[in-house]
Amino acid sequence: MHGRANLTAMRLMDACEHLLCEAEAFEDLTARRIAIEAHATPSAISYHFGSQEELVAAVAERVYRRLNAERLSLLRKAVDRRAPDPPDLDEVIAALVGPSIRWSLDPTSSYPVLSHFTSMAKTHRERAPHYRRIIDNVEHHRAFVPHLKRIAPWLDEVDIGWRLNCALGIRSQVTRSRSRTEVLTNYGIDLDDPDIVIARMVEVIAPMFRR
Amino acid sequence: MHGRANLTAMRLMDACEHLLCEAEAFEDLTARRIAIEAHATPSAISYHFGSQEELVAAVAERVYRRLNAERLSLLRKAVDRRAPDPPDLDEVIAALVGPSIRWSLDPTSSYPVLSHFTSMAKTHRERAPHYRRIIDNVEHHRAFVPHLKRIAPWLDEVDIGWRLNCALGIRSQVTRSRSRTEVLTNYGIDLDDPDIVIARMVEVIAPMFRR
DNA sequence: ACGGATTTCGAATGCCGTTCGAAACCGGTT
DNA sequence: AACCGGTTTCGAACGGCATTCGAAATCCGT
Repeated sequence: MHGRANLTAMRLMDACEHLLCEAEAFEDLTARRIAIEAHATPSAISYHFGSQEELVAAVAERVYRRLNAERLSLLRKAVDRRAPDPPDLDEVIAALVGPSIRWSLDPTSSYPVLSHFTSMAKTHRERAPHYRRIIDNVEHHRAFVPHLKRIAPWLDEVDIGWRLNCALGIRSQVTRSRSRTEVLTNYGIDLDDPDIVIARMVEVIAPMFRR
Repeated sequence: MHGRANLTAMRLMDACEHLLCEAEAFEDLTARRIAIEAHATPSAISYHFGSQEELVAAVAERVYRRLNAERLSLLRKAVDRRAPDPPDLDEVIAALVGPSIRWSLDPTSSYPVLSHFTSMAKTHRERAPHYRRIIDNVEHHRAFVPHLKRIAPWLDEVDIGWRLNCALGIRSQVTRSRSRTEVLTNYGIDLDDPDIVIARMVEVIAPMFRR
């Protein structure tokens, strides 16, 4: 029944994830290549997932879940460390942007899946609101709001959401437009060291939440 | 001799720009459609530009030039208004991000060309460094550095470049991930009013350049 | 061992961008 | 006016792509 708990469906997802990480261009990902790597045929993709796009979406959602779990785990750690006092602002920001930064610098991570996917969502037809569901899923970001509100009680929730959104924009710029970042900073920052990059981001984001 | 000053070459660029603005998905742009709208044939694209990708790149470069001219014009205005004193920080930031914001909200502008192009550059093969040349062209951003340095002399050029880069990331997030911004801010900001959005961005970016 | 549902397969379809040789067109020279 | 080399346009291919679909094959409860 077109199940995706199937064995070959799993193999297709694994193959797709692997190819998306290896391939440096999205066009390198073809149904035939996925099928070969999964020891299946292209039609298996249509059968199990409906289309290649939906397969990619399923893979991206899986990777997203892992990343978000890491984010929320770091947030929880930051909160617990200071409870019942408000958590440390720098630590909360690091929990928000840290995993993305680390993943994007770790060649063994599946981060390329996410950057390929977000650009694919724009490339492909809007008839797939399936995509927006994944991309616009901000529940895990919402989890940061109450804690930031404790840190900066003079900001209302709109202010905090806005600053959260800006922080995510900075994150995207650094992870996705690396060469631009390099040139603008005159190669003066070691963008390969996640700790340095995260510290730089905290340095810029933290003031948004101070008076 | 494969000239792009040709009449039909111009018509191809215009058709491509128009289609890129209308089409909400990048895949809606096909060589055949461009050709029809330009009263030409698909092979004319290959003949005049080498490939469809290069045609899109040429169009994007043209649009970029217009946007950057507007940015630099606003910067000059901000500088002249206060000369010989340093320009107003808020005005400089508005010059940096304002045109993008206004264009992205103006349905008659060609801003969609740019968002389609940047995502296409990631989608397509890296064998086209032609793309990076356009995207990573940050000279016009560099023009902001000396003026920001006068405003915040305690920052070195790396600091300023980094903050500039962060500001651009915030800009991209707002123009390109609108629905995400909406949800995170609980629909509490009127994202259709460029003045409000720009003011919000200034509110967040300006503190980066204060002590 | 059977039989209905599920899964796999392979050929066929229609679109895509690009190539290529032939036709058309152009402006300057006889 | 006829010619001609260089430039541009065209239309018919080509290979590759995702997807569809009917027929095989496989699976599993009986």
